[in-house]
Amino acid sequence: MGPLLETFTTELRRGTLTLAVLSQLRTPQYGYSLVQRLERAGVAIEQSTLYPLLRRLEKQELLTSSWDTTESRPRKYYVISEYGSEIYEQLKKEWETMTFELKTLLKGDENDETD
Amino acid sequence: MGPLLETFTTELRRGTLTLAVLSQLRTPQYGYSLVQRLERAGVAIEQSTLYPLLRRLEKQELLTSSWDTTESRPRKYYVISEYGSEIYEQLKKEWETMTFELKTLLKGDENDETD
DNA sequence: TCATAATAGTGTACGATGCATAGTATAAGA
DNA sequence: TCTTATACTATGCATCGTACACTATTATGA
Repeated sequence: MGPLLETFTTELRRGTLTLAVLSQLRTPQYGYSLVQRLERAGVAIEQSTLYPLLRRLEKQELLTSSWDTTESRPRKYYVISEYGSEIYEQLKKEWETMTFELKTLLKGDENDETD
Repeated sequence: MGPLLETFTTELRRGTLTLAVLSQLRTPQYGYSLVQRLERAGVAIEQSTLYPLLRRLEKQELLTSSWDTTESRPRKYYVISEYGSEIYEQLKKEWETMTFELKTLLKGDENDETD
């Protein structure tokens, strides 16, 4: 993939990562596990992207977190809040609308309509 | 729409605007007309977003432009280049892959799978 | 005629995010 | 013991979307 296409793709992914993360936090997850969970689902995310994202979402009160020190090593578990669920549902709708409109637009480029 | 949701939505739209614009430039269009054309298609875009985007895409050689001074007032027409078409097709594929994966992920959040 | 709106574009500055990079620290495996 | 995997924090950069300010012409209407 060329460097230009890579930049465009990065910009495309922007924002969708929030959606992806929120979708996985109905059950508590810690950062490192989320990376791999999403990876398995085909959504690659860097640690350097995910950790700040989680902290941001907590600050915005969409997530709550708690340290678990009983396991082999300390893990910070995140789970979606009630408020987070509301935002998530609305954002999900926005995304669905967007993809529908864009799909229509991209389909249109195959015909020769000059207005 | 709350200010938080608005921010998320803006970030979601990011990158897709490039795709939307490229899809419309098989025939020459000028900025102002593009805004309205996209608006009619359900994709709102600010002038302050579109004009810089067009200049950026031209600088990256995905578009070429030419001034038309014969009409009622000067208009800068943009059209997609060969290179731009290639990038567009690839980006379109990326987008389709992404939306498919995300759709799967978002569907999954309705079940209770704990890994 | 004069004010206003619509048209068409440029330029600057700011906020948000994704990522590269670097660093800390523990556990597990060869 | 050395390396790798795990788990997280912190800093800084590049990109993009938008607000805002600005210029300038054409069209409309009181």
